[in-house]
Amino acid sequence: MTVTIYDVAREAKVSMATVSRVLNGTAVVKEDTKRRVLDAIAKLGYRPNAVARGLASKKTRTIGVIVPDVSTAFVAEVVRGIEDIATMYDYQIILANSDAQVKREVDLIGTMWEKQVDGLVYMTDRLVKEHVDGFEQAQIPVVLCATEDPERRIPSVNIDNRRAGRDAAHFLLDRGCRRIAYATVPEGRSVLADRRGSGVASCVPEGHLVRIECPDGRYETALTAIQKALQEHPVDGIVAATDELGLASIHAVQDLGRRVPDDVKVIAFDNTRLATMVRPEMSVVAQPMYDFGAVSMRLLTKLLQDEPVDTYTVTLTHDIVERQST
Amino acid sequence: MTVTIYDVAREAKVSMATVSRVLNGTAVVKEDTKRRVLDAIAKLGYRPNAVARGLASKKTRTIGVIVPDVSTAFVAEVVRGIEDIATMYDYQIILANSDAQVKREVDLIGTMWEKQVDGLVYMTDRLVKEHVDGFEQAQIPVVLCATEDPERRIPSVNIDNRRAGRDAAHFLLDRGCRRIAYATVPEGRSVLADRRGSGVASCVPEGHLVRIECPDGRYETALTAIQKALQEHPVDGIVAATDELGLASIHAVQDLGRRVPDDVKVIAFDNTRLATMVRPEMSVVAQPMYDFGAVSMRLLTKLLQDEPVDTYTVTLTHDIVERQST
DNA sequence: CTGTTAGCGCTTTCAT
DNA sequence: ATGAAAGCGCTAACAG
Repeated sequence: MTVTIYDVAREAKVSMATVSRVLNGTAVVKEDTKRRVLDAIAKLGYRPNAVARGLASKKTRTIGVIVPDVSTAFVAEVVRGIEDIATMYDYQIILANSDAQVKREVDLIGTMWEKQVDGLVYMTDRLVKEHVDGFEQAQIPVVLCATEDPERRIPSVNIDNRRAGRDAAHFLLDRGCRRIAYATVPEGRSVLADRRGSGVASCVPEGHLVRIECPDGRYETALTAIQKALQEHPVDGIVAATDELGLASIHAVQDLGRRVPDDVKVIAFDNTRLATMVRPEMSVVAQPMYDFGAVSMRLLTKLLQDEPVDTYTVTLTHDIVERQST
Repeated sequence: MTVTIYDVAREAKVSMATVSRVLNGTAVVKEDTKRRVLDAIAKLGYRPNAVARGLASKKTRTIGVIVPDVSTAFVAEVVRGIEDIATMYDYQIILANSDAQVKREVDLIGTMWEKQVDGLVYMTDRLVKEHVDGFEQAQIPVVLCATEDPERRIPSVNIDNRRAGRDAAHFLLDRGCRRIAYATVPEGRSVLADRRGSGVASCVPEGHLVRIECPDGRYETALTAIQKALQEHPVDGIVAATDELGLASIHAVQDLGRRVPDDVKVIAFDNTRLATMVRPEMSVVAQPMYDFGAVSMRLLTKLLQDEPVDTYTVTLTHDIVERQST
């Protein structure tokens, strides 16, 4: 029924050990016998059973990928980056969504442990002790992706979010904006969004900054939250924590009868495809989403095969792309 | 080092078989011994090794998910649906991107086979013989997701695309449009897009339909393709095969100095978040993206546990959401 | 209700 | 350069 390594061995008139050797290139095999083995494999349509291999070798060539939600443009792009590099190094990925719920995340770490993944690429809004404990207990190499570890114990790939926040604010300030709003999710929800906020705050004069909290970061709810805030606190520049909030900002401004970028300039974070598909096209602090994934995965492969690593905390560069909203 | 079922057995003073029983609920165990086993498990921090389990039981509780590209809004949403239901039934998913390249797809089927996945949720633009051969050779239960099998040999979940195309065209016709364009990808690239096109064509009078082929389905390239086509063939209604093409259509119309929906009405397929985040908000033939994934996965679980299935070819309903672009 | 014993299909010494 | 044999950690008969 299922073809095993024994069947191949018999067909090629060698021992299974030899078949294993040609399969893994784990030792030199005489050219002639190698041919026979390869022929037998082809003839029988043999496929090595990765599960058996994983049990015997204690390596599954599988990486766990835990993210808040793949259906999000940002995350989806990151996952693509992860998967591409994983493929390149002959790893497969097990993908799981956590909705950024600690309970679920801890469960998932346990599941990945049971699945014997070789490593983990981990993405969350807020790294807490439970996560770190989970990683340690499971003894799995982890790379945090677009996720900061305040104590820098765990390898991670990020941009400099505080600096990016400053850059965004300066960008607006340089173009004459005086009163700036930062549209974001509620404090404490996302470490990164908060850090960007601190960057923005650090260069806007006291009293000239208004923080607009959008309940869940979604366009629809953000739209009304921003409109309301704008009526109470008129501003001439908005930094938005995500593209979706940026778009909500633009529309909120327009709905109030004011113009973008003439009356109010808007710059958003991320640079998902959304930013270029709307009118006015949105100026952004572009994040290297694909690279977050790709670099994280690459770092993980290094960790897994003990390659030398120069930084365990890599910082990718962000850059500002000016378009029509500023 | 690693805690095994033997360690638990010793700690609880029972045999490993008993531990296995309480773990899997595969036989009745005396309440008292069960307690001891559970205590031992907790004390040792034992986690069953899913790989060993998979080898012994020939079931991995892992599902392979092959998609063209997760970074796409449509696919990302589908994958979310798949993963949610998989979680619900205690399956994990191995995700892989094929970029709709047959060669890569066939490779992936092989990889999934080696990984011993229990089943496959498969998404592609165009199902060909190589795929079907791959499924058969690997002997893996497959559900096609938002992917049609012309010969209906393989279980699948779809909407009625031809009908949806008709509905879209009628929607425009009913609102007074006379000359209709169908903005889509090149013929043969996507079976679904073609089928929708045939639906549109079936209700627009001969000579009143213009087909606009957008080289790769991306907004940027589509924008110029549509502008060009519109200059040569003025229309008063456009059906777009995806949200992205719909948005390109709207902008192309506007760039030509005409107005949406007054001069030209636009209705697009899909209803990703994009549709509601732009101005004018886009009218759409809404596709149940999440459900494509969820229902596919649910169907697969039925196949895997031999539950009765009433249809192997399930057709989900689409519906038209009228917004500002028509 | 519980224990014993074969495997599952492979990797990996250890010999030869 | 190749073979023999011992596991990897678990499930699943089969006994009792």
